[in-house]
Amino acid sequence: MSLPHAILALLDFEKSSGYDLAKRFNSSISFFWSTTHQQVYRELGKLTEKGWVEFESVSQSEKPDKKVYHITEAGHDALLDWLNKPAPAARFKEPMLIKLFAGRLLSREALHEEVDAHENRHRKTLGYYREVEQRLKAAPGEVKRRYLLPYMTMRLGIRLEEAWLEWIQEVREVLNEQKDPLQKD
Amino acid sequence: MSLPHAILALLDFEKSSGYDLAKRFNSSISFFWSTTHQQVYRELGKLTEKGWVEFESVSQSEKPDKKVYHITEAGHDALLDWLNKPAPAARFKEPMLIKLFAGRLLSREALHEEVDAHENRHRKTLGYYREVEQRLKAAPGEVKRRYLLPYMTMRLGIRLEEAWLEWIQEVREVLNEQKDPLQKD
DNA sequence: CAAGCATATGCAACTTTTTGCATAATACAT
DNA sequence: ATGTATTATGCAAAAAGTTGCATATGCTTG
Repeated sequence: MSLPHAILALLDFEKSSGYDLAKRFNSSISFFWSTTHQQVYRELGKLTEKGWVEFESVSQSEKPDKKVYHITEAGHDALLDWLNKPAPAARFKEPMLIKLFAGRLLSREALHEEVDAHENRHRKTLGYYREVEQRLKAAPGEVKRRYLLPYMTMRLGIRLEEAWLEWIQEVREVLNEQKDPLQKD
Repeated sequence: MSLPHAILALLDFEKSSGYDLAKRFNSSISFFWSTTHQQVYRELGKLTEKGWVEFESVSQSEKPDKKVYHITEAGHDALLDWLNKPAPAARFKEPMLIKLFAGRLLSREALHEEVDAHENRHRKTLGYYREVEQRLKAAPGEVKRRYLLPYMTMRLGIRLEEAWLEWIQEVREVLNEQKDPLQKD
């Protein structure tokens, strides 16, 4: 189970509210951990009970009040314990590929639609990552040093998105019968 | 929920036993859908109740008996319905990247160990995909035509694994301070 | 002949994730 | 005024996934 540790890792980096955590999980971090705000709030409750995080209520004049969570020493220790064990293997689930796998049951148009929708999704994500990357590159050296490893995780996100987009081109060529990768040429 | 449809998609392609399905889900297909044999058996029970699949018991002389499942017409229709809706977005979870994200809390040795373990994992997977690819390329034209789209899903697997391995090299250079990708050069 | 491995199936308990709903403050547009 | 969007929090039920256990056949290896 990694969600609580993902939260601890984010909080260890920078304290934040449940709402902000949920946003962080659905921005540059989303490709390696995605979740919902409901889950974040529930998990923050459990972590508070365990004494791994604490919060202070902060009233804001222009927005509803919020609870800003920070990691405790016990939480930091728990995170270290977890970090010192080998990471469990990821399990992938990609519904779109089920569709392509069974794609011979669909019309070429339907397949193209699905491929197009996916291309948009991945282009958008890649564009966002590249924006974040540019912002980081323009940041002061201190920030860059601090964010080097988090940045490296996003580098993987960028590479994977690029691989997806290249693959989508290949699929399109195959669907258009311009290419048959299983034949000699 | 996509597991039942993943099973239907596999069965629509080729009838098989629960055991074989579980194996298929953990071989070349694993990168787009992974699951456990327990889940497969449970799901096959549900699909049988719904009348989407049926099975015949087959006794084997050298192995325990097995139930060979095949998709029914109703199952085929249900699969088509599902295929005609846009595929839900995948949600990624990669525990290893949490470790790297919080990597400044770990020793360089610990990080290298984790990276090495991951490299082995991905190299092995890539090697396996390439083997399957070679076998497919050597198959009769009929088989190649039939397996073109399933093969394309594996092509993504190959591309993603390659992207991982390239990224791992980059991480290694960063850990060794041979490279700082956020600096101008 | 015992131990381990591959084949083959499955239940039960538990944990995790998702989905639907609910509330409330403020801002901004129609 | 009314609707919509953003910020901010959360409960509850249902669905999905994981883990531990259990059983049985038959083959191979020591």
